[in-house]
Amino acid sequence: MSAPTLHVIVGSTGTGKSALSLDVAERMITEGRSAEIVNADSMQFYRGMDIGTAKLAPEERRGIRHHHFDTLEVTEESTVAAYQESARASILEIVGRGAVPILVGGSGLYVSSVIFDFEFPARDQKVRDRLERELEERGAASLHRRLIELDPVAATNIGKENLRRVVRALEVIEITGKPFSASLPEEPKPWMPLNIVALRDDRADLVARLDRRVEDMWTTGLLEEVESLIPLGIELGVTASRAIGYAQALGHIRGELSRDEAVTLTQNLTRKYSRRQVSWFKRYPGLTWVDATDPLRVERAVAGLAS
RNA sequence: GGCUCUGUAGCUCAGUUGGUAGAGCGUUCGACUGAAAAUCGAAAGGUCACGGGAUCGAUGCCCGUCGGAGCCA
Repeated sequence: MSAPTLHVIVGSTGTGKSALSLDVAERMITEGRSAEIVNADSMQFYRGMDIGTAKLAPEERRGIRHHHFDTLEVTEESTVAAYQESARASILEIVGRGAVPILVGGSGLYVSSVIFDFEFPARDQKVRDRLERELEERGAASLHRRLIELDPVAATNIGKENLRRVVRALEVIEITGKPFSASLPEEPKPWMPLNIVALRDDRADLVARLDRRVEDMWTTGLLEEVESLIPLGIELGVTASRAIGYAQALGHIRGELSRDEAVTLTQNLTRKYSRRQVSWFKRYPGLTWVDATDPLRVERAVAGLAS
C-alpha cells in the first residue's frame, strides 16, 4: 500500500472538472477504494448560489461524499486561510477513513493554499481600515511611496495601481514587521503526495461553450436565483456580490444594465477569468494536462498520464 | 435626383491649423501568499475607403469613384 495521494483536478471554468471528478471517484470505487470530493471553487462555497456557479446538485453527486459546498452564507466573506485549514482537515479525515481525497476547483489561490506549503500572514481589520482610509484621503501614490521605502521589492512586483495588493502588503509589513515577499515561490513544496491533473480544451471551442453557458444560465433562472438572494443580503456580501454573473444580474435588477449588456459583460468576464485560471495553473510543477475531449481522460486522470 | 454629413486598429470612436496616428473595448501574454469568479501589468493589431492632383512632404487640402447616414424632392 503506497502513501496516500491527494488527487487534484484543476483547469478553466467550463472544461468539465466536476464531471471528471465524479468519474474519477467512481473509477476508484470500481478498483475497490472509496473516494470523496473536496471543493476548491470559491463561489461554490455559497449557499443558494447554484445556477451561476454551475454547482452540482446533491442528486447529481452519484452518492459520492462532497465537502466544502454550501459552507457560507451569502453575506459571509470567504477567506483563504480559513479555507486552507478546514479543507486540509477534511482531506486528512478522508485519508483517515481509507478513502481517496479528490480536490476539485478552479480558484487558483485556494487550490495552492491546500496543496502547497502556503502560510498566510495574519490579518488585522483595524490596520486595514486605517490603510484604506489613508488611501482615500491621501491617494494611491502616498501608500505606494511608503511601500517603496519599506519593501522596494514588493513595491516593484505589485505596482502602484494595484491598490488592493499594496494595502495588503503594507498591512502584512505592519503586523509582522517583516517584508512581504509579494511573489509566488518558484518551487512550492507539496503538502502531501499529489497527482495534479489540469483539464484543457481548444480555446475557440471553450469560448463558444462558455458564451452559451452564460445564456443558458439566464434562461434557466439565474435572475430568479439572484432575486431570491437579495433578501438574504447578497448585496452586502463582499465576496459573493462580486461573483461573475451575480454582479451583472444585480446590475440588471437595479436597472443599471440591460439584459443584453449584463449577458455580454458576464461572457467577457468569464473569458478573462478562464485565462487567468490557465495562467495560474500552468505554473504548477508536476502538472498533467488532459484534454477535456479525450475519451481516455478518466484513465489518464487517475494515472496522471498526459493526453 | 438635389443638399448635408460620413468612411482612421477586429469593434466604437478621438486626432493631426499638412511632417505617415491614439483611446476604450476585444484579442494574446504575464503577475498573484487571509476579498482571488478579486486586483493589477504588458504586448500584438492600422498602405488613416479607393484613384488622381497641387505640395519638398498628405490620413489631413482639391477633384473624382465606391460604400454608409440623414434631410429635401
